[in-house]
Amino acid sequence: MGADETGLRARLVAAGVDLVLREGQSAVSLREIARRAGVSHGAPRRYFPTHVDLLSAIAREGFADLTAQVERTLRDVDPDPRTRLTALARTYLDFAAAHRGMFELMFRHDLLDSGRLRLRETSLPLFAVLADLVAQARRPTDAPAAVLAGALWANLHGIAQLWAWGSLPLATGATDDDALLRAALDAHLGPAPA
Amino acid sequence: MGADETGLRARLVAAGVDLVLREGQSAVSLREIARRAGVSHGAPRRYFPTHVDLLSAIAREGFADLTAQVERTLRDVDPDPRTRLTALARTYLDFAAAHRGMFELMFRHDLLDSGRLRLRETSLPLFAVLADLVAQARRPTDAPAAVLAGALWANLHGIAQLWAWGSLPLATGATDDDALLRAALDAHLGPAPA
DNA sequence: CACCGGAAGTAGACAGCGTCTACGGCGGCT
DNA sequence: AGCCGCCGTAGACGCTGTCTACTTCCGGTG
Repeated sequence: MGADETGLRARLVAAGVDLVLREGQSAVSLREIARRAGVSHGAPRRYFPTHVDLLSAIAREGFADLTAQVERTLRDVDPDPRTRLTALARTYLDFAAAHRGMFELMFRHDLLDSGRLRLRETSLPLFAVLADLVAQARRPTDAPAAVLAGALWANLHGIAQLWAWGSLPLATGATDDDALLRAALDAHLGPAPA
Repeated sequence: MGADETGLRARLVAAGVDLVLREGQSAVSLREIARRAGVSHGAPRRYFPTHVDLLSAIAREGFADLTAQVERTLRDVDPDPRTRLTALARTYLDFAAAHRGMFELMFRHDLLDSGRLRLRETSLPLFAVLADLVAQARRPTDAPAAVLAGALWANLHGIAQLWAWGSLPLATGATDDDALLRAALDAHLGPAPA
């Protein structure tokens, strides 16, 4: 679990994560990361050939963090799939709001190399958790489980994105995202049980 | 309608639109736009104090184009609100796929100044069209119209985004976005009529 | 007609960026 | 002892956005 790994590679990623959380995606330059890690601007190149490689490693950390957070939440939630999906969705939105810069980076596919560094492999488990819960909560007349899960994920993601951008508050007049979240869950999974 | 406006301001925006459509968001630098417009790199500053101002003007064009495309589509569609919403949604997804670079730019709030240049005012009419149709299609037990419209928009937007990123095809195994679109519409508006 | 003033675009400078390359230093192996 | 290879340094290059000083030109006034 080398979280306190002392190698330069790990220090660079840690500095990048810290930076993106604090200052947002646009602050995460190679040179700034190197500065914060206390090395010269050329040093990162030894471990990350390009900027994209370093950003991908940082985003990977973000996906891992989000996944961990979801799993932690789910540990304390009772087994009813609908309840668990609600908790998962709430955690997703909270993550996006709390770590806005990281969330942005995670879905900036133009900045990331999703092929190398197994970035996709880090985000898929989360979807698998969601897909599994959706499969349990699915009603017979619903769309196939994979499609239903995809549509629900897209809805969550869209709410997170547009909410952060300020478009949804403006367009709907809402002051928090809870109504939207409930609407999305009700829509895809059927009305909430009492 | 000053599409062939000859003023430098308009030429810069036109060059930027062309560039973002052709090469994507990352290619839209001030200097490159100036080059394509045949002026020096300092010239844009006269009309757009910062890069953000120019990008915002370009994105504005994108919102206007999307809105126009939706309105054109809706002209030929029969008055049933559900049918019209389907057409609107299809147009939204097609636009995102066909003008990927522009679509990206339009929702890169970190690159845009949504306050000045009335950027928001350009995107709101589209939401109003959607909200109006949703209000007509809404069933009595559904969420309030504004919330329902917001949730549906978020779903559309999430599908467009995640599909373009390649996540949804990968996660769901789907090869086109039609199933997802239908799932989203069915979820929010009830099963499609025969 | 002469003049002047402001608007419009030019051109050069600056700091910052990502990338590339040549170089120093140090540890471990033979 | 000597050498090789890894790691990090340092400087250069071309690109970016921004700022500022300058020319050029056109319209209105004396």
